[in-house]
Amino acid sequence: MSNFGKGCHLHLIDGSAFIFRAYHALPPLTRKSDGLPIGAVSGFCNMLQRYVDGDHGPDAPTHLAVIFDKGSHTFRNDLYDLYKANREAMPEDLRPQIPLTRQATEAFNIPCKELEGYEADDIIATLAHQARDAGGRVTIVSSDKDLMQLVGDGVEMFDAMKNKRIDRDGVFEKFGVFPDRVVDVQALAGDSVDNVPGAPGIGVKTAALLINEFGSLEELLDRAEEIKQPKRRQTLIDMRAQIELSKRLVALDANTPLDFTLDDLELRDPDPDTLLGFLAEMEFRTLTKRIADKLGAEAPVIAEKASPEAEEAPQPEQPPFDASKYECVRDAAALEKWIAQARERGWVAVDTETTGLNEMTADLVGISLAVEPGAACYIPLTHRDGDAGDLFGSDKLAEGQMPLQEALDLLKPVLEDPAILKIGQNMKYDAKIFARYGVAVSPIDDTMLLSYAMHGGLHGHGMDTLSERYLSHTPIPIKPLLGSGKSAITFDKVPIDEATAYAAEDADITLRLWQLFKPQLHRAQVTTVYETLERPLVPVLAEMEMHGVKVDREVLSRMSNAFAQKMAGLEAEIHELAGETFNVGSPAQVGEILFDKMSLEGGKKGKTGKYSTPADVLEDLATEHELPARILDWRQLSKLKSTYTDALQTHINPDTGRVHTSYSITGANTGRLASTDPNLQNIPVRTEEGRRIREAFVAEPGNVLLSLDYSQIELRILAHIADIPALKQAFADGLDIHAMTASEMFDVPLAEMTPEIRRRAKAINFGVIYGISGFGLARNLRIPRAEAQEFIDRYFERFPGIRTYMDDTIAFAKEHGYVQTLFGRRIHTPEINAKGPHAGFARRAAINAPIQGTAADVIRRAMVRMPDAIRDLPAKMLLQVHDELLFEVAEDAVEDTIAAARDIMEGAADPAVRLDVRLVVDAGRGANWAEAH
DNA sequence: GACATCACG
DNA sequence: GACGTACGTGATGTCC
Repeated sequence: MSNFGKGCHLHLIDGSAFIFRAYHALPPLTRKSDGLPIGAVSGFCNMLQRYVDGDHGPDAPTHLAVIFDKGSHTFRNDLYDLYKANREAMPEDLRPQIPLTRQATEAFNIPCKELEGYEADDIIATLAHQARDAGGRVTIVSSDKDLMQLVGDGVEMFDAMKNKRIDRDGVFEKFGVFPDRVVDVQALAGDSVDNVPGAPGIGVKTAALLINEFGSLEELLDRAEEIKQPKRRQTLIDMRAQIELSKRLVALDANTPLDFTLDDLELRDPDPDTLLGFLAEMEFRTLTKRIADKLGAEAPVIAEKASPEAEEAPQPEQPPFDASKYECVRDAAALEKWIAQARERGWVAVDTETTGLNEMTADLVGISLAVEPGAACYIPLTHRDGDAGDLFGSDKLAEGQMPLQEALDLLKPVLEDPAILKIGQNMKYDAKIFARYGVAVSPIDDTMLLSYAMHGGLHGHGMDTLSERYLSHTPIPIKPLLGSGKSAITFDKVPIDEATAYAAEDADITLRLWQLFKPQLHRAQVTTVYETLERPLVPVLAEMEMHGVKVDREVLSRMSNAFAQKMAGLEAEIHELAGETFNVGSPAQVGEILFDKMSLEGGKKGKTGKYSTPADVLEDLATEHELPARILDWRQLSKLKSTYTDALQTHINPDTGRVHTSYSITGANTGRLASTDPNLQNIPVRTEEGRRIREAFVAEPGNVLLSLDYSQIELRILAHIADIPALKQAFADGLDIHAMTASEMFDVPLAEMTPEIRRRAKAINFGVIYGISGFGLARNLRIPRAEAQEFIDRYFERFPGIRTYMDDTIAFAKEHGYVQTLFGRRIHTPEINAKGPHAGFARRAAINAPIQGTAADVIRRAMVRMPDAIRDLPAKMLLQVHDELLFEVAEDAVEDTIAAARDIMEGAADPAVRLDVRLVVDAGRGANWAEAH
């Protein structure tokens, strides 16, 4: 027998709406004692408290509940697998706060309701119907338009943001129809936020017009032939199924199976101890006091200082590593159990095993998963029987493996599920492998990137390093499994039991590292860096790398031959001049010829006791002697041939005809990317002969290469960071910055500037960025040290902000052990307090890192935003070379692409950082990279 | 595998 | 007063 009836007023709070509003309305607060993010929880509690204690007049609640979503998979996903598929992953600092909002609700003694497989909206619909049918009234606290279909007959909504009630007329204002036809309008108009398709080209306005004309969606679809506009008529006829599906998606289910009744939701007072205990635990000082006053209870004491125990976040007991506990998954039933575990938790560590290190050519051999420390498995897929001596048997799949496709079909929904976080170590690798098998892994977390964000500059971020350092565990080495040299085998030949121990352990380690690192991200104050500069770069780089750049083998091959001929001629000449034959490629032999045999000056021996013969030494000798000049010529050609025209050809992928570099996100301490296999960030450009190698980098027919590069980005950033008015003004006026510096330093009017004076100023400008020293500048400019020092002194005199910046930066590094970029990236400087020459290196690196690092952050931000900006253009981003982005674009879209990409690049710092100096991007285009640059 | 050298920003 | 010194990378060839 229910007590709920006439005179009762049920208030239903949409919990998710409260959480998101609280999250976005407040800065990212953290709990003082341990850095736990609690901003959203704080806002949520405040909103809840204000709502409960607020004056609702005649609409005061007699019954109250907060309704939450549960799980990501609902019956709507079964209807339409793309439902809510484009929803962005939950911000990482919000995720841990979700369970806390449930706890908060319970602490307030408010019923907290959720139901697996249903959205909060369905529960709200069910309760609203029940309450209305019982003769009571209902207030739904939300402004979500999806709930508007419920309004009417005593059911109203309340927009807590605008403090406004929404009734039937309010719904009509929004939709142009009354609540009973809202789903019809939504079915037609669709919803981009939830990915409800609707009818293309029809929005809310048109939809309302049609529904009002025909009376209902069903009527409209049945009589679609009568519509006058031909395009609209055709859409409705063609898209009927999609529209009907959309209606099923937007219609709320008012018959959810609830295990409680309206009576359970009766308003009740909170228990002071429970509520105050929770608030104190969250360390909400103001709110705790306010509520304690209201309840007439004493506010519990909240420690002011972070407790030392809390600083050293106690790690829960970890099971030891035990390879025998890892499961080898050999059939679908076993795999499904692991998948269920991943779904239950909302996360899973993933690692792939393949036949090689090149993601473009390596084949998938197996997959390992981990869900908890110690709970890991390996799924062998394409291991081969490696029976020695049996040439035919070696290609046969080993027994006891599930079919590759079956495993992928089972895993794909998990790997692509926006509600399940996929954790990996260097996920770009695994994501690229999976991409080749049609699986788009998302969302991801990456322990390598977590470490980079938190420990950049302290140590490497490979799994072995991290495992040893943070888990005190040495991973099973791969070497004994694969062997080395000629007898090395690929992973598919490794026996499955050995592979299981190795592979599952990798996933286990990754999961443990993630559980250790993830909560520390906030305490290290690098969450934003990780979330905006590291993690989102993974899919962007993966796409660039997979797309590759077209390289014309013919061009390289011709150049190789030409170089070989020239080198042969030079070599003969060199031997002639030396009076003997020797290996020109051996610096040791060159040194002996020059400094012993010919007794030339300037022979310095390195630590190996051999002469050093770098280019600058040979250049000095070359003014007087023929031999060193020819050796330099030979070396240049040798470099170009071996590193570029020869090696580059071997990197052309036979399937794509393109070269696919790999970018290392964590390779450089400053935040720069590094390019390997091959390195496409050091293709020659400074000499004419070298630059011609860029002619081999070409666009597909009908396309051009487009290069956009930041002009003087590091000097602009220096002007901003060190706050140099003269430099800022020069950039604002669009002056030649080196000429301006020269004019300022040497008192030469711009009109009388000579190339030599400008060259010196340029060297000083760069020297400043590198942590200038008199010695270094002297060597660079080939001038006496005293003179170089004079220049530097004058520079500091004219631009005193530079000195201050350098001193402040070093002081900061000494105090904190790191320096940071304008975007908050931290670069640790462990050697800064060292004694001896180490300290000098560390000081200069510390001065350089914020400048180089900020520039690196800027282009990272541009790259992360670029795919969206050029989405609708026939353009692809191919390469990044520190301050340059290279695109391949259809000829007729060049101007549009320049406009869009330049916009992103020049505005890349905004809105996180307001630079005093604007960023300028130059553009070039051509049939090849030489022309475009 | 260390070292020297040199390609780039 | 001496010590050493421009910042950040990766690939190649020699030599042990």
